[in-house]
Formats: sequence, structure tokens, C-alpha cells
Amino acid sequence: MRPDDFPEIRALPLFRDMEEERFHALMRGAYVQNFPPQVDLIREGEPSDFLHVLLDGLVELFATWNGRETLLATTRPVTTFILAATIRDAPYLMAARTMTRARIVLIPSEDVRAAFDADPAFARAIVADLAQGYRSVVKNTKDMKLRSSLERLANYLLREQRRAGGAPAFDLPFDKRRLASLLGMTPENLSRAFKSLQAYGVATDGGRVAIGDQADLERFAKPNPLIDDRTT
Amino acid sequence: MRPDDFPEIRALPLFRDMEEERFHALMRGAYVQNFPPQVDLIREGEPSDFLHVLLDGLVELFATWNGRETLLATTRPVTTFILAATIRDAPYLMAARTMTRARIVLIPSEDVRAAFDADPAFARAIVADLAQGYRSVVKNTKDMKLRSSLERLANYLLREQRRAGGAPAFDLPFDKRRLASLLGMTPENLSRAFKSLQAYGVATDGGRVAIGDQADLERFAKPNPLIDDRTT
DNA sequence: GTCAAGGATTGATAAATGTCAATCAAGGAA
DNA sequence: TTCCTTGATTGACATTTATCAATCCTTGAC
Repeated sequence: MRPDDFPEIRALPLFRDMEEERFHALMRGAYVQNFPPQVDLIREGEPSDFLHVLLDGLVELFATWNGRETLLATTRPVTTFILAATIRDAPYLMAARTMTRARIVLIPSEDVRAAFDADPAFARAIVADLAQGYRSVVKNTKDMKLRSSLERLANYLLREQRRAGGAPAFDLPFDKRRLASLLGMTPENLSRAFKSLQAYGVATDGGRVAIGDQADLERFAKPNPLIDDRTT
Repeated sequence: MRPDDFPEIRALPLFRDMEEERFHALMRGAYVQNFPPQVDLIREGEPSDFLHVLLDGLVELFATWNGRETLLATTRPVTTFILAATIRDAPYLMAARTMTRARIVLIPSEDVRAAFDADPAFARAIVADLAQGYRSVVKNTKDMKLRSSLERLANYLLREQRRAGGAPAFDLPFDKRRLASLLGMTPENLSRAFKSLQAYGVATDGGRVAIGDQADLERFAKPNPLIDDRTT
């Protein structure tokens, strides 16, 4: 792949401060692929041969056990995913599948580790990324262990609203079946949870959500930056 | 603190490969403290001023929200904790409290970050530690989302047995109230779960657990390295 | 030894959540 | 357009888990 093909990669926090030559070397070994929707990119337990960078489209990260499946996260452009497995040279803990058509850069894990060893700026960026990812998963664990499914939904909606710039109405980023799995509940339970939140001014129309009275919903949801602020 | 006082710190993966001079500088700013049981070491939301290294005793890491509390992890010697907050220079996401008398080294976070910038070997070790911690939390999330409380207990017992060297009987490392919280259930539910596992050869006598037929318990628990192997 | 305190267990009951089945609604293909 | 597929919703019911209260048991202080 030509190093200057995708300036948005270079602009990512992870690559922004790399030495120019290093970045070029890394990109020379990388390649871009286009995938249709519903394609398995990664399976749990496989060796982590590539660091993935999502340029376009949506990807879901999920895990399975004993015939059950749960959605752990979704990624939107431009983000890397499964960095920890790449760094540890350990098997993937999650599977990844495209939700839409997607354009993805694949960087050989070996090259990433080599660049890490050679470029202090890159090393710093990787650590920042990992520490942030770590904290993000811890927040998610607190969400799961300390809150009921109704409380999780309420706080999820407040987070999404924030992401949408604080507007009173916004679209869910994917279907409700996936949202239910992400929040650790069944679609039926989610459907009933939405109905319960009507009492706090939440209205839905398909995938569109309107929050009538944010303060009222917050009184119920009790959002907390140490759980719900997914940026620090 | 005198740098050579505690060779077990130097032996930790995190510090093992540091340059000698760097390690000494780091230790000069550090100090050791002894704490009685049940002492709050860290509160959620506080700035992360120190990286902690547990030399002796047991420490619990927990989180609270809306009057509820949940145990997220316990640490045993010799381990560091809350590395991610130190690296990010962000507030603690968990609180920490001694469970027993404990001896702890406190290293100013600023010094850790300086050492990280100056010593590539230390940087590598930090990344390895973070990536491992990250993966460990992901495994825990899978455990929580994919398994019932009974299945979580069964797999927990198999992990503890493994840690005890595979012996058929071993002691729980702390009381059942804490174990229940760690597994995300109430003490009453845990008590009943232990009773249910009698059908699979699990016997308890206070804090002592005996696994009569490991293969039988495994048939029920279906342990999976991508969830239960907490070392890779 | 006795006693007090806290954890563990048990029983009864309630609440939360999941399952199954049926129906409904929306969107894409022809 | 019409049909068909898939996701969403609803109702009835089962299961899991929590709550509350009582009792039991262990352990440590005296």
C-alpha cells in the first residue's frame, strides 16, 4: 500500500506522532481490503496476524461460548481494533464481523511490534490507546455489574444523545437486536425497557429516539463520569 | 526508599528489564507503607498520584454506584495495581481497600511516566502489562455476559483449583460474601449455587472446597481458555 | 469457658429477566 | 405494486436472581 494513500490513518492518535520513515515502512507492508456486509473478519482464538484499521463502514466485535453469542462493542471509522492481541501476540479474544460494506487496512502484527520497539513516539501512542481501552472495558464492567438492564439502557441513551451533540432526538447506530445484546439483555426485554422509559419522557419511532426531558431521564439514570464518560 | 530494599519489586516483570539507574531513580522517590486491615487506600474519582505495588497482604478493588458496591478484583503479592490510571494520568476508576494487614510501595505516578518516556525496556513492560490487564478484563466481561451465575461459580472453582496446583481440595482466598460480589451475585444466591454444584461433585466445608470429579464438573462448566485462562 | 458479632445458610416471597409463540411492521426484490 | 424476509413487539409463562427475615455457625474478646 502507498503510504500517503490514506491521510486519515496518519491522522489517527496512534500513528500521528510516528517518525515519517517508520510510518512509511509500516504502510508498505499493509494493504486495504473491501468487504461486503456480514463477513467474518476475525474468529475467536485465531492468532492475531493483523492489526485492523477501519476506514469506512461499521464492524461489530462479539464473543461466543457454549452456543451463545454476545456483542461486546462496535467500531466506527476511523479506529483500530484488537490492538491488545497484536501487542501480546496472543489469540483474538473477540470475533469481528462487518455490519455494512467496509474498507479496512490490515497491518501485519509483526510490523506493528517492530515499529513499537523502534519508535518511542509510537510506543507512547500504543500505551495511551491500550490504557484508554482498558479503562473503557472497566467502565463497561461497572455498568454491567452495578446497574439493572433498565438503568443501562437509560444511561446508554444519554451517552448516545451526548455523542449526537446533545440534540433531543437521534438515531440508534444499529438495530435493536444488536443493542439488546450489547446491553446484555434479550430483544424482548429491551422492547419492554423502552416502554418503561416512556415514563421518563423517552419516545421511540423505529430506530429514532427522542428524549423529551433530559433532566428527568438523568434523575432516573444517574449517569456517572466514572462509568459513562467513555473518552477519558 | 533504598532501591535494593525489596528485590521482589525488581523481580516483577514490570521492572525486571529496566536500566539499573532508572530503577534506582524510580525507587528513590517511592516509599513503603504498612496498613492495617479494612483501610481505604484509594477512592474512585481521585487523581492517580501513585502507582501501588502490593508486597504483602491482600487488597480488594471495588466500585460503587448509587449506593451499590461490587468487587471487581483482588490482588495478591507481588502485583502492581491501577497502572492504567497512572499512565493516562486520569482519575481512579476503582477504589482499593486492604483486606488484611498489607505492605505497599507507593511510586509517584509522575516518576512512572517519566521513566516510561526515558526507558524503552520499561515502556515495553508497561505495554505488556496493560495489554494483559486489558485482555483479562475482556475475559471477565465474556464470563459475565455469556454465563449464568452457576456457570460462573463452576468455572471460578476450576480456575482456583488450577491455581492451587490442580489439587482436588483448596481454600477459597476470601470469604463467600466477597466471592459472591466478585461473581456478580448475592451471598444467598452463592450459597444456593454451591448446593446446586453438589450434583457435580463439589463439596464445601466452610472456606474449603473439594472437587470430587473434575471431569464431571468440567462437563457442566465447559471452561474455555479464551475466558478462563487468565495468564495469556 | 461464655458471650457477642458477623458471616453463612435456609425458607418464603418478590422482582427481574429470559423463553416461546404469535403477530405486526418495515424495507427490499422482483 | 406485491410478496417475502427480517426485525420488532406483545402476551403468557418459566427461570433466574434478589430481597427479607430468621436461624445457625464460627470465631474472637474477655
